[in-house]
Amino acid sequence: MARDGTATRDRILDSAMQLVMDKGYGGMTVDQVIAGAGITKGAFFHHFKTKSDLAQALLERYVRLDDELLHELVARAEKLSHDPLQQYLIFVGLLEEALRSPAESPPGCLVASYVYQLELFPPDTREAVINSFNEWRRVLCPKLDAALAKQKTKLPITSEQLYDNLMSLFEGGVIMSRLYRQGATLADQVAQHKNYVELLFGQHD
Amino acid sequence: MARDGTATRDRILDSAMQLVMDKGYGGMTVDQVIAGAGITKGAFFHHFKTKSDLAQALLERYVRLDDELLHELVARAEKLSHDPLQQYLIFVGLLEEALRSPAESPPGCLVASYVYQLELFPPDTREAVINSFNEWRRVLCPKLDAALAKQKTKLPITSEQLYDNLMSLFEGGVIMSRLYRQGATLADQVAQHKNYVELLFGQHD
DNA sequence: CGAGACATACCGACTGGTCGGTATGTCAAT
DNA sequence: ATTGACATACCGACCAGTCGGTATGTCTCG
Repeated sequence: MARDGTATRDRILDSAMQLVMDKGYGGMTVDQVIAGAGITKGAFFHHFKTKSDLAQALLERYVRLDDELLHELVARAEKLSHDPLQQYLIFVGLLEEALRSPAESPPGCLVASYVYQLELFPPDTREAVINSFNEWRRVLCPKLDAALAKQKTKLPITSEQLYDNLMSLFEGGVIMSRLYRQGATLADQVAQHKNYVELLFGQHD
Repeated sequence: MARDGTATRDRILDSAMQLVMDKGYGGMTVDQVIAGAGITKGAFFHHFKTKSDLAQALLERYVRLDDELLHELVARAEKLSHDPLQQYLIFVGLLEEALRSPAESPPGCLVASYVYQLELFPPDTREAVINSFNEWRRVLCPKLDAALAKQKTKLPITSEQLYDNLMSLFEGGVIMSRLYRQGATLADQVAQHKNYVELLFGQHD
């Protein structure tokens, strides 16, 4: 191997990430990407065969970091309690904490952005996005199922609906946070999901 | 006036609406719009000065229909009860009902789509989007404030946070519904917001 | 050790096609 | 006859992607 190109590749991905968040994939040009990364067209097409190849790489990196965060928070929650409901509530609390910290990346979910432009991508992109959601589902629903089996809730509910509730609040919270430019809104909504689950399980009577 | 062009104008808007939902504004070309509307370039630029003029008209129409739905549902809810909390809960129930009906348009919120491409639009587009959200806030928060003044909730909460909860669940629910292609997810999440408010106000003890 | 063969990283001018937008004309209804 | 509602032909800018070439590193073998 010759010179190490990973730094350049990362800078391309960073530049593209910001542009996709601000303009969408269809509204972003590769000239803008290379300008943001401070490189040239030759370098870009050395690292990515096509623009849509970049889109796929961007999604892969995003999903990978997302999964890492998920598993890290779950592992921490599992160490803090053995009860599945408490593990779930602690996990949501840790997620809220992570979103509240100012160091966290500016609000914006690549997956949500792609969902509103799915026709620009090949069909397997949709599947990759679904798989990304399903990973969270695979990890979290068993906790909720265990809690539901152990205790009756105040209202009839399924683990899938509660999972969808968390995901909806997250994605919707991102939109609100982006629009109003205050990240606290997102963290507040994740906190309210915790409230909701606690109330359902009668933790505040 | 010569021939009536409003039908053509509406067909352009309809075609553009579908394209924006599938590809985003930046990923949509006016050639695609005119192909979908079955007209020519001359007709398009007769009705809209520029592509971004179309974007603005699209947003205006969307917000207008959105506001009409809001006020219709609120008026119906106000006729069904005099208690502010009940009015709010009935309103959310009517909204759920409207979203559950199959006649309702396929899931997709133009406002959310714009939020993920704000840099493609002039700054006043963001303000128009914010105003759209604030109209719902202006109508719904007083109901919640009246309810909060009358009765203590099980957990501390503000009307703004509850309003954000409804909006987040709506926008996030749209994303989930779009991705999984089942509209029930969206209606389910609106229903869960109702659950949450009811639990907060101790309606299930 | 050193030279040269080779692979990867990167550059920037160039290309074919598509983009948003315009110029000009025709037709229908008043 | 005039005006608004379209259609057709066309333009320059910009788009994604290509290509010939250079710079810089590693590996091999004498």
